[in-house]
Amino acid sequence: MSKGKAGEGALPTHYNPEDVEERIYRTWEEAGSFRAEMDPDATPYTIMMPPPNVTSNLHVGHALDNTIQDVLIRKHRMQGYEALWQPGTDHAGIATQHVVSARLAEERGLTRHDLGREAFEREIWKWKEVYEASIINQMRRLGFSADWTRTRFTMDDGLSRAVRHVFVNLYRDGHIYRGHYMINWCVGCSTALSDMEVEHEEREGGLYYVAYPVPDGGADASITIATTRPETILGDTAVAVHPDDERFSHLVGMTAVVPLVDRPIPIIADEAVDPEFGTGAVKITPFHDPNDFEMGGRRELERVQVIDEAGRMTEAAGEDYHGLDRFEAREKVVADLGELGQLVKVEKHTHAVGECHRCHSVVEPLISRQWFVSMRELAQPAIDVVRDGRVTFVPERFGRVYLNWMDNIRDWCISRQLWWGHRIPAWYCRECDEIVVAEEDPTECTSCGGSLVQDPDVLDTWFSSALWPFSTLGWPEDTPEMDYFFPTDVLVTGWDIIPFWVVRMIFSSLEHVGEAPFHTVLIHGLVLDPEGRKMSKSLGNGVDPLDVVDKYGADALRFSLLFGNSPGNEMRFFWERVEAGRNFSNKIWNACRFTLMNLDANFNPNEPVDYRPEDRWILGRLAEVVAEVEGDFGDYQLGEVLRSIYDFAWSEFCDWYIEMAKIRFADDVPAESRRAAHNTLVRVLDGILRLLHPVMPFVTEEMWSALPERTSLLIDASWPEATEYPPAPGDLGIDILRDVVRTVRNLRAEVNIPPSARISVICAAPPRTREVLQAFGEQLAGLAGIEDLDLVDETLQRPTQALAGVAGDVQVFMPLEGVIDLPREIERLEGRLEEARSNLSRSAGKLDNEDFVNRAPAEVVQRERERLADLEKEVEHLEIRLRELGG
RNA sequence: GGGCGCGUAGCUCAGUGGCAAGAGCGCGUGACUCACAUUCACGAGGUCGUAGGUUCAAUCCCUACCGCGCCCA
Repeated sequence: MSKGKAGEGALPTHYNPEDVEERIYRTWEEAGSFRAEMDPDATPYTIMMPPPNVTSNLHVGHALDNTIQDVLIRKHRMQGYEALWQPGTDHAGIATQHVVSARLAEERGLTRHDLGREAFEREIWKWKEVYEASIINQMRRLGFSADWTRTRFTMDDGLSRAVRHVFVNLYRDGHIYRGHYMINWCVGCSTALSDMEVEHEEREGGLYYVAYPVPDGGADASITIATTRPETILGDTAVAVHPDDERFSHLVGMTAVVPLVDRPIPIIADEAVDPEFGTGAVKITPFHDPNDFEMGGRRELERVQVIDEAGRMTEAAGEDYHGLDRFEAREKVVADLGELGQLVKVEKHTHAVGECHRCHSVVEPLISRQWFVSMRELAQPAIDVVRDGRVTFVPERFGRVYLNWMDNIRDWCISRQLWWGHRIPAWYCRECDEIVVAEEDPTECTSCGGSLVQDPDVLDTWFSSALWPFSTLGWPEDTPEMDYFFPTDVLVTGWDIIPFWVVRMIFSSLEHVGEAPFHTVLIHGLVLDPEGRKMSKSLGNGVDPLDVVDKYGADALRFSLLFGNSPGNEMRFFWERVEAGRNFSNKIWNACRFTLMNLDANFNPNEPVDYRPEDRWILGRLAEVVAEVEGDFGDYQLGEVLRSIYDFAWSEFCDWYIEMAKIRFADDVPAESRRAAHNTLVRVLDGILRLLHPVMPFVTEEMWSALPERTSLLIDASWPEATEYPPAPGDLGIDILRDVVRTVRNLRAEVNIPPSARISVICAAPPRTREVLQAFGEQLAGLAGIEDLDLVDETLQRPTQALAGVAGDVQVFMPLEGVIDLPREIERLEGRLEEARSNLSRSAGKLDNEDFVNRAPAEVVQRERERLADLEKEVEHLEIRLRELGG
């Protein structure tokens, strides 16, 4: 616990996030700081939160995604923008139906069919309420400043109306069609999937060579094909070869007979056949293979379905196979072919197998009647908008990924055979063939007046997510929110859902609202486990963000997710980095604590003061840091933003400025100097807290309110600008001071002199430098532990019994009567000399190069000249010293 | 096969056409120095994957190669 002494006030020696986070979050909410109003005098800044699935709680990937958003929102809010962070959740059709079904089975031994559609939907709504609340609670614990009063859910009434409106418009304009096409069928989930929802996994399998008799070619004639899926032989309706393949040209046009089912099928020639694959002849199964489906369409081949939606063989597969599971059927077909003597050989073969990304069962390509969005016309504007820069990806390379994906886009299968989701607004007439597609539920067939039945299916979840940037703002109603906040500014998301979501938001927004939904897409990588693996439930390597918050605080977690991260790159989660964040919180806490402890009771931040050089130095540095941070924000380099603040706060402000300021709190120091130090401390801390607030909102808000004369909240404070601070005028001598201090500390460490031991130091320097050191005498003594400082002329006789070092044009001597190990000291100095000489020759070499002097920028050449001069001096001093020591 | 990336200190990663390349963690030495041992001081540690090219100057740009990863087909 606190070992603090009396008089330190109420602040404990360590920052304890538990004590402040909940209280501060409540303060923000009660102050309405997260609320986005529609102030006509302000400029809006809008971010749509990618709605997390109500399937389950958030993981650290969400924490990263939303931390980035919160940082952007808080920063812009402080800059005076009317910042809207629009939160909400997604119903996640398949995933949520899955988890609820699983729980139903586990807890009550029921299937969804036992419950029936309505009761099952009610179960999912219950689940949704629980998880939505839990997710929002998680986000609050992480400090996220979204406008919770505007929280939306993809199946809210308003958003559902948007879905219907869009569906009807697309249908009316011919972008939506219904028909029998090849789709990916998930046997496990019993639904169609879009291409995006299929993951391709390399698997070891067999390549089966099967001979099909060709009776027209003679009694023993046959054609041998190769296939990875022998069970689909039963559904073959052609054999195809490449038109130029002379090995088979004599057979083209003849009829082959499918083994086992004795179906006569044509042997055709088609450009699509790869003559290099297998024997060069392939079987064609239009019903169960996407490529064969296309060829079947071109050639008007018969389609025979041999595998049904449950993954079982159909009646058309023949009596011997009917009812078998597709994998059992494969084995039996192979065995039977072997018995028949039609199986020529089997080779080992690795090929990509499509798996359902939800349940990982092998996806069955088959023809099914589904609803599709025709992408050709919709894609073009979405391509243009990225090509011409109306939408920019950060980092840029993801723009190329996006375009590459768009160039290969295919029609989007949007119907799902699920119960959880937006019901397709299409009704079929029981009397005639009419399909009624309407926003309002129709009561009778618009054609014949017959009774209607609604399509039982629901829409792909992404169909509603695609509308998120405007459906959340009330569209298709003409709302003030749409006018004010749309289009939004930045979309923050992981690269893995560019095709699922980003693409679809962009084309949807262009088609329905007529504008891109945002101008910038900021892409981040995934958060991986420490070994670099994806976090997953099955590996059990996931990290619960609340665990991290409980142990180290929200600020530490947020720090850990941004520190050292750069846009688009993956990042591993390390507890060590969380600790670093916790330590940084504590550092900030203690810097404030130090300041508060030393502040005079009557301190007035507005009172003018007469700054000392170190005050001007740190304020000037702060101005530079503010400018750097602004630049890095402009490039969305949040890792760099944090690093700049971190380095400044820790390595400059705490390590140097505060240490220097301490000297001015001694009793004998003039009050004016102390006042200037107080003023500077408070001013710099104020700047650091404001800069750091977007990343570490809690500790900064807590300390801000403790600073003198704070009546408002940091969250509502103004963002720092470089012009607030006086730029450092020229050379203040701080560099010399720091150089000399470091040199002395170096020498002390050489001979293990503890910090508590005061020492004597002699500095030999030219007059101007001596003046500087004179002015910093107290600081120098304090920082280097010097009791007795002697500033002498360069030419003076120097003691032999002393350690020597060089700091710029200062020669530093540490007299150590009787302790000096002369040979060792000589060796040490020779080492330094060697290094200095090598740097010297490199620098001289550069300057000897006429091309360098003539062609490099004057500034660079000038810097090199100064450097050369420094090195020359250093070499000279070291040489003199070595001569003095007889080395 | 097409596309994108990565290879920088023991580990994980930043970074830049030009000052002597950085951080966190780890490691070594010393210190309970009155804000903080969740700390402080000092230090060791890198031919910035390999080979060429462009340039006055390359870790950074270009080409090839080697190794690794991802996406799409």
